[in-house]
Amino acid sequence: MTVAEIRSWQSVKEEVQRRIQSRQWKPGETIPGESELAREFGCARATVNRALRDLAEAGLLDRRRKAGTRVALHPVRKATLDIPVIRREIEGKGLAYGYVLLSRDMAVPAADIMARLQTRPGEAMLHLTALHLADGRPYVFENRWINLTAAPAVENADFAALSANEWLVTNIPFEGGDIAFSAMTAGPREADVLDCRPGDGLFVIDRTTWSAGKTITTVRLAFAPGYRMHTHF
Amino acid sequence: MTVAEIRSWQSVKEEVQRRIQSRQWKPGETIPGESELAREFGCARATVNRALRDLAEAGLLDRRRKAGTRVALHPVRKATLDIPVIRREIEGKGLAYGYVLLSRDMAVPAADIMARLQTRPGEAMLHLTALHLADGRPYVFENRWINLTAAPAVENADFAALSANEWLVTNIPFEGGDIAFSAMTAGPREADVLDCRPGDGLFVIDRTTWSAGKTITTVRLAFAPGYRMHTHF
DNA sequence: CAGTGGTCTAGACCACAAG
DNA sequence: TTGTGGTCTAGACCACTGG
Repeated sequence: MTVAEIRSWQSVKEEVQRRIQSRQWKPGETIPGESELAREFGCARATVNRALRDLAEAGLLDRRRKAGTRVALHPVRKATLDIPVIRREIEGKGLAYGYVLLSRDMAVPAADIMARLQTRPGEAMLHLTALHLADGRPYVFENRWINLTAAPAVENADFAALSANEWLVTNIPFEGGDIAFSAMTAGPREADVLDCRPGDGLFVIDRTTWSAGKTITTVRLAFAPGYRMHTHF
Repeated sequence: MTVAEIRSWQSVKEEVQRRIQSRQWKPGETIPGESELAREFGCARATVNRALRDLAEAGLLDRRRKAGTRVALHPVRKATLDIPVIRREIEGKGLAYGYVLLSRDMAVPAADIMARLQTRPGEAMLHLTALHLADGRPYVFENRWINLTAAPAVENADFAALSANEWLVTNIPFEGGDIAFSAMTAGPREADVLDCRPGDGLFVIDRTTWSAGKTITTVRLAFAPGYRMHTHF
């Protein structure tokens, strides 16, 4: 006897997943073509396509024209991370959000920052440091450089009340960016600001965003000890 | 005059993105319905649907039946991370992979580990520690617990040559898992194994995988200083 | 209850790459 | 060259949810 009714693309997806897990279709093996599966499941090829495309995006299948669809040999799992505005991340946890602007000045950034911002050597940029608080306790230390050439309106923004994070998101449209996750050792500065001890390991996010070919801002977020970024696959 | 030719779902996606970026459609605003856009672009509604669905997944749009499609107020950017097998990650960087099994024993895990593995109190689990090397230098320290109830075959596996990471991926089908990223401060043990100094900040990945309702394994990966996990959006 | 997105279909053509 | 996935269409019905 055959399986019950497989009509929706989600049920096709589940059935295919089941066959992969049960090793009915083994890693590296080519599975039947879309048309054949459509016939077997009694649905349209587009439905099968939608399901298989989904599994390919998840890393479970490798698909190539003419070559067909294979079960991934090394299932490179894809995990999607949500990168919300910090205020919303904190409020989403049910905590009270707080924000303090620590410094604001124009300065010529260090070489590595200049490289990330792709600016001319010696060009001064807007430099901000700030602290985000959750229930009054230090949550993350923000160290940001903003390219005024790409976002001139920033000069008139008042970052005392609204964080640059939020101001930029709502005022400067951006296309894309890079993110890197790493760790650093807290120095005196971070220890002081984040109310931890020098030498503590801190979780760090470096993010650079751009639009229309211009780099807008680059920021380093150093989180207080205990911070965890969580997701699943 | 109107835009050139918009036929593919990708060009629809680009055009919609353009209108969002140019603030022609502002954050929070409801954009025209699928049918109307299909008419405007001269394509089928399914094509528009594919484009808008893609943008909604990326976090740029909020879509709800009956309510319509709105430009996201707070664009929660989604970044997808690739989680490859460590050997492949290292080899992918063009470095020589090395692996050393440091310890293997049966033990009763600490309370937090037991909670993650969802096992009975006092039940012994397989405990492994290992070091992965890149070009002969310490790359990541692996501290793993395996639930023998969920994967009895593990007992006969020889982890001296093949890492548990790889053995499990190829031998135990798993459905999903949780991942958490954080930082820790290197203690004497980590400093010794990773050839760094105690007090160094280390990037940490905690991962727990399960299948068929059973938790299979939980692992903590502590990376040597300097490690960065990179992605983009 | 009515409008919008979500999905499915049957068929067609296209684009890429393996043999 | 030719088979396989990638995409588009026109139309239909469904499902959720706002008013």
